[in-house]
Amino acid sequence: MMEKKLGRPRSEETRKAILSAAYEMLVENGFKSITIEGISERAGVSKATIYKWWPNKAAVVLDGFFDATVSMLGIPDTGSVKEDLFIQISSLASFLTSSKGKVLLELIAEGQSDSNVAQEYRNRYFHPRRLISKAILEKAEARHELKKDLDLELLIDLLFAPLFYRLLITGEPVDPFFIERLISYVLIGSESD
Amino acid sequence: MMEKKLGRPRSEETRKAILSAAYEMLVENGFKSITIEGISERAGVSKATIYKWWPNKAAVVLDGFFDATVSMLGIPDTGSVKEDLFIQISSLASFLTSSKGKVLLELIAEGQSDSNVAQEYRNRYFHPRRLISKAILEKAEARHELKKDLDLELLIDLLFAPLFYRLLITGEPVDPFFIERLISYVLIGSESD
DNA sequence: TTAATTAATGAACGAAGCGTTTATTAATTA
DNA sequence: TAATTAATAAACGCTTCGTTCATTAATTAA
Repeated sequence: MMEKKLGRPRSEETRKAILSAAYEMLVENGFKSITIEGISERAGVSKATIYKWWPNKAAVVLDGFFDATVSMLGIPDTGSVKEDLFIQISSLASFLTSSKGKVLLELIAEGQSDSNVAQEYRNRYFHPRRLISKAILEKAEARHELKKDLDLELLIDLLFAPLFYRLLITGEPVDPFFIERLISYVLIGSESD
Repeated sequence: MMEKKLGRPRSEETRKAILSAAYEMLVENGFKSITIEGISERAGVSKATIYKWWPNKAAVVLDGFFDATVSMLGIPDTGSVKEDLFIQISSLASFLTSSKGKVLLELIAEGQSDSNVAQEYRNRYFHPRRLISKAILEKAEARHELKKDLDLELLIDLLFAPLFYRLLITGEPVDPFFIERLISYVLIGSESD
């Protein structure tokens, strides 16, 4: 089956040029600075072409972002919950504090007034990562490093929320020292005796 | 010696009309929907007047918001940390989930690309409230309900961050049941023996 | 009273960006 | 070669931006 479609095929080159341009502009000057006309200029592509394939600015930018940030997402497994969590949280923190990660914070901001954007970053970014955290904690439970019947969802919120709270709201630093204290404090009540 | 200023005095009525219009539009349709021209129409005021007194949209809107949300900020003191915290956190949560509170989330969003906005809500909203939380915890320490030498700043982050994490990012509910579990989990490691 | 000073107004401006449309050319399959 | 779809450049009307200008209003100082 897989019949070839009729007519001139969509140019993959053009698609990539648009997404790259969007992403580069995003990293360089932030979400707010982006315009469709700017993307079209930088990509060397007609504005009409962009509007043909994406409904609005947010949609292009999201695709540009996720296209550029395909990461491996391995599950750390050192044998120690604290170490595993430290690895996962630290790598998230250094991403979020990098210029590329700043973009994610801007997308979260955008999500406050655009529910499509919010749904996208939940599905494409947060959900997969949350599953990893859960896997880490479940393994720790299995080897009796943690108590049974913990509320893992709450635990995960407690581990990650403070990062975003600091980055989005208070502006306090998110450094390895903070992460270390965070993890050990959160796990105090959950470690087995 | 408080000399009267020369020339026609600024109209207090006009100022109020502008701030009310901005705030009402903010609650009704959100930050994104606001335009200076819209405010000027609704307030029955010239656009030039607004630009004379405020540098941009964000500045007007922030003033409108904080002008409208002057609240008392009493320090709860029931004799129980958990209850005190429950009172403070619950009232924050019901504010944040109300249509008026939604505005604060939008301002936080705006703060991601406008550091003036971020500074304003830190100083005018978060900082005062954080002092209350600290007072609650210090009182509890004083009456030996909590351990000595706790990292109160971390504790406060752990108590409040999950609310914002859910509201800004995951979209999970923030109800009394969640708050109850949150508080008791966070305090497990901190209660005195 | 009148002069000086500052506020507020309404109207207009050029610049941008929005999202759409139109006519034309390009690339592909039938 | 005909049918079909993609991409382009150019233009459109619309909205908002932030600013400017000339005029009128309200106040204090001389």
